[in-house]
Amino acid sequence: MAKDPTTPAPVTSADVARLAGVSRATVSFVLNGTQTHRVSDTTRARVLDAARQLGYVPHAAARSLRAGRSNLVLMPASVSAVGRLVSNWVDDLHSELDRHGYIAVLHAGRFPDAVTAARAWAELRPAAVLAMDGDRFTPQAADLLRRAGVQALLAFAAEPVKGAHTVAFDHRRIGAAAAEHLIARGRRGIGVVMPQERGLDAFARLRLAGVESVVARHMATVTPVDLAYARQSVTDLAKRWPSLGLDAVFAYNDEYAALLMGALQDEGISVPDDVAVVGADDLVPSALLNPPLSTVRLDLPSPAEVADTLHQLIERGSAPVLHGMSPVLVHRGSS
Amino acid sequence: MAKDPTTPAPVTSADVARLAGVSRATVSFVLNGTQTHRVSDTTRARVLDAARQLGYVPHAAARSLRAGRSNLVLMPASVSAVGRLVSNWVDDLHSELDRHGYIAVLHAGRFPDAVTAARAWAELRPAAVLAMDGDRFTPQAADLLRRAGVQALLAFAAEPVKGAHTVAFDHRRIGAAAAEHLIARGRRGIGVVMPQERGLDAFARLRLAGVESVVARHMATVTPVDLAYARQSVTDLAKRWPSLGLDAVFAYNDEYAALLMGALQDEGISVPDDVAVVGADDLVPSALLNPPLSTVRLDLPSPAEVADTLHQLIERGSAPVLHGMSPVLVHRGSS
DNA sequence: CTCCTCAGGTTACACGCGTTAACCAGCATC
DNA sequence: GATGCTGGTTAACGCGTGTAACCTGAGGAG
Repeated sequence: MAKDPTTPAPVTSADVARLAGVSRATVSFVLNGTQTHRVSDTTRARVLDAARQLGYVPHAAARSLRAGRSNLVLMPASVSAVGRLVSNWVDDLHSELDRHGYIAVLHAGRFPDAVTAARAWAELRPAAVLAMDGDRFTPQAADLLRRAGVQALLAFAAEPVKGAHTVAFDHRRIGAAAAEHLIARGRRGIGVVMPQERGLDAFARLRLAGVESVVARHMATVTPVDLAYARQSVTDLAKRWPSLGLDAVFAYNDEYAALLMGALQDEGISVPDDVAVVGADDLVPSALLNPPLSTVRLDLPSPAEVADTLHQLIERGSAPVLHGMSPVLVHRGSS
Repeated sequence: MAKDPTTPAPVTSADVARLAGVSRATVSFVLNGTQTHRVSDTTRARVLDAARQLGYVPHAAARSLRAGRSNLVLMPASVSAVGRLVSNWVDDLHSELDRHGYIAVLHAGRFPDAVTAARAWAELRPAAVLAMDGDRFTPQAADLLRRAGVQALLAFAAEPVKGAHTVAFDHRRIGAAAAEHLIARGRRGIGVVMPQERGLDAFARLRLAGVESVVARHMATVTPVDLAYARQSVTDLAKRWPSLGLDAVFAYNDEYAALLMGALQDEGISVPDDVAVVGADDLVPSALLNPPLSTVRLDLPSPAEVADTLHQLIERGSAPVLHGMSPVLVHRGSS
């Protein structure tokens, strides 16, 4: 009946049962190692053999449908918004969650608003949703997810997020750390790079706010400058840089900082003499730039801790609060 | 009965039916806009209203269980192995697949071998699996996935992969392009950076092979040099660089190239006088380094094309072959 | 009045799995 | 010989959906 010869009927546990000459239940007992019912060694062997022979793999969806809970952990985040720093962290987190028996998955969909996003995530009925971008959980979005049976919502954010477990992580303190350093170094005209890439705007606004909160206490000015991560955009910015009258810039993160520093130098603008540059994330290549890049190092809570928290949140419904460490400025040649 | 007050019973279509005072089937007809069965405007309105009021979201797993096919597209790849170049591409691909009604998802699990990996992917019963790393599809792995009902296997690889649709993408040609350039520039002792990061080894070996195939036709030597993306590793390498006797290096990609170039310069080694450096991917900051980085630009097939191909593969079981364009060397100051 | 049509709606089943009550054979105990 | 127990197996149900098949009542044609 199959129209497509390349796609034979998928193998189910019933097929295994048939081949082994037992009932489907017995197959389930063997494959899941159920202790409450004992199975003779010979039939166990027959079942295992049949499963291997057919290449049987259980159907995760059917299983969680029956069990009433899934082992999926969803991380909404565009891949490019995940910087180098965080990408290793994310990989490690995936491994940790694996060890706990969860399947971590990253989804990069772009949605018009928080509720449609939440609806899309809810369709997958994950056990947990982990958002690095805390404000994706509006109250309605959180409510929607809860009603869809999502056990745990974990948000990285400065302020506690209603209806979600929050990991304290304040982007404003990053901007503040950079601003304090620049002011201490005698700079007064501080530019702040606002990246135009998708998914970064929320973070950028918070980091800018951090700079502003510090500058407000001193005789200094803040100038946001838009910058897209593209050659054209950065050379344009470098050309009109002298007209901005700035002697310092906090560049959002090390990647933007490296980009901007290169373009400024190509225009004959000296770093740090004409302008001090500070990045964030303390990426590996930053110390090797010329001049070495000053940066704000941030410490995320360890992947193991986060995985544990997520696990407890799913099982018990609550978990102790997690903190990242305070951002620390690493002073190098660029400032 | 619910022990956890924060987790009310998940909303199902039955709840919607109850509230609207109709049968579950009617709910399904309304929510899916089924044309074959008509339903009066008043009841339609009642159903939609009830659904909104309860915040109902369909259960994707149950739906695909019933339908016999899922709309999940799985991309196995560690986040950190996805370079900057590819990360934008991946994001765009996700958006394209969204437009086709698929849910694209990235999984960063690390597995001991291809078959266990395939088993883990198969549990999710995706409609398609897209591997940038072609050799993840061993014949047995491909067979396993097919038997689990995965409709489409798409692999980026140089040679056609058995049991999978292949997008021609030959990492060796990247290495070859770099080597040809370096040799044309008169270099004879060519180092090749082998990154130690997870998920990159397969690509690295192919790029190395590409270099070797070119060098074999000339009076030149190839020296693979291991390099982890870490400060310690790169400074160590830079210190012992003079002892290697190389006058050129192909650095796997622009990120490793930037890292290595910085470390070499810190050791007083001049680029390009003492050593020519070539990267790959033509990332945005590369042209702004000092000196500007020579690189191999690669053109991936457009995300839209790949999404179309995937769609046809799932629907029809076959699709026209896709080609990326040939890699092109961009000559700048570092070589 | 009877028969048919047709819009509007419902019932029942299947998808693949885990679980639980029930059944059965054999063997020891009273 | 009836009763209980133990190891081994099975039929049956439910998870949330989509849909084929069936039902009902009203209106029109004969």
